[in-house]
Amino acid sequence: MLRDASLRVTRPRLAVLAAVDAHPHADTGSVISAVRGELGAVSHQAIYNVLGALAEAGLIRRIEPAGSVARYEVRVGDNHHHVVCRSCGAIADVDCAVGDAPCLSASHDHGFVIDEAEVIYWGLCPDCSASRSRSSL
Amino acid sequence: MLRDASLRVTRPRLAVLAAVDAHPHADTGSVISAVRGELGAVSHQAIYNVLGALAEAGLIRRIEPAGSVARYEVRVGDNHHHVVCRSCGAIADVDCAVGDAPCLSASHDHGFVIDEAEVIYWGLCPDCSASRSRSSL
DNA sequence: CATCAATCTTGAATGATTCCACATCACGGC
DNA sequence: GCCGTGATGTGGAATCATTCAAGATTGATG
Repeated sequence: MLRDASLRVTRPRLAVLAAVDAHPHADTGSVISAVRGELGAVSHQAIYNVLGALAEAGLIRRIEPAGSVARYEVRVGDNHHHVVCRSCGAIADVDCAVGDAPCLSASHDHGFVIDEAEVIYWGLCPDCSASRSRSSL
Repeated sequence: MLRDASLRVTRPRLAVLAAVDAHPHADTGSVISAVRGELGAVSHQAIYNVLGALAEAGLIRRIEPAGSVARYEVRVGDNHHHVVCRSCGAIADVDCAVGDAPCLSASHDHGFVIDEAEVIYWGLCPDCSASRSRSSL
């Protein structure tokens, strides 16, 4: 995969790919921890470089829900979206509700050349939802 | 408006409302400048407090496109979305493509209780789009 | 095996946002 | 109209994700 993207195959890169694959929606800090757990000392700068390079190469996808730090996932190219919990920040994948590229046709695009529609659903995850209704009894 | 939200009417709050109304999608820094231009010295903390309070009261809406700082707008309650320019960061409003709450029905919600669907269209604004095609000639 | 550019390391810098403790002001009651 | 009190604003330091910069390593090629 790395070679196909004309990226050198280095230990940090392999470890980052493995970490993101193993922990979907992991933030940068989690990736750093995971990579260090596997390789030992690795500079955070290296992780940032790798995440940036992989994201630019399209091998991973970067998501940044409001109020959260950057998160990464290996599931790319299928235009899926995310549900984010307002309370605990948990994230889950959501397939497109209306076919492959749902809202990709904006009603009035102001002359913009649109190439992607990103959808984030906001709400409460099962756990937080349960504790809310429990505490409101 | 402020009183209806049980918020005290202070000069900073009025100035912030006016600033956000006058500059749609303005970031915090712009709001601070605008408010100071009108009132003189105002602490940045006050602006943050006000923006947070107004957003929580639902008088303004906060948007945070990936790679951008927080931005605010007074247009609330109509579930509209945004187009963001990948090149210059320009933002424009976009009405819902498919009725009032388009993608609000996720195909599989993982048990989440969803209350809002936020859509961000990514692309190039007219200006950046023009300069891109020009430079690629 | 040698070479060179791509990549990693180290450590400092940036910048938006938040925390804290104290001063001040808006608003309901007298 | 004046007061008291709690909500707000002030000033300044602190946090923390992310980025910059310069020099040391290392992967890929011939």
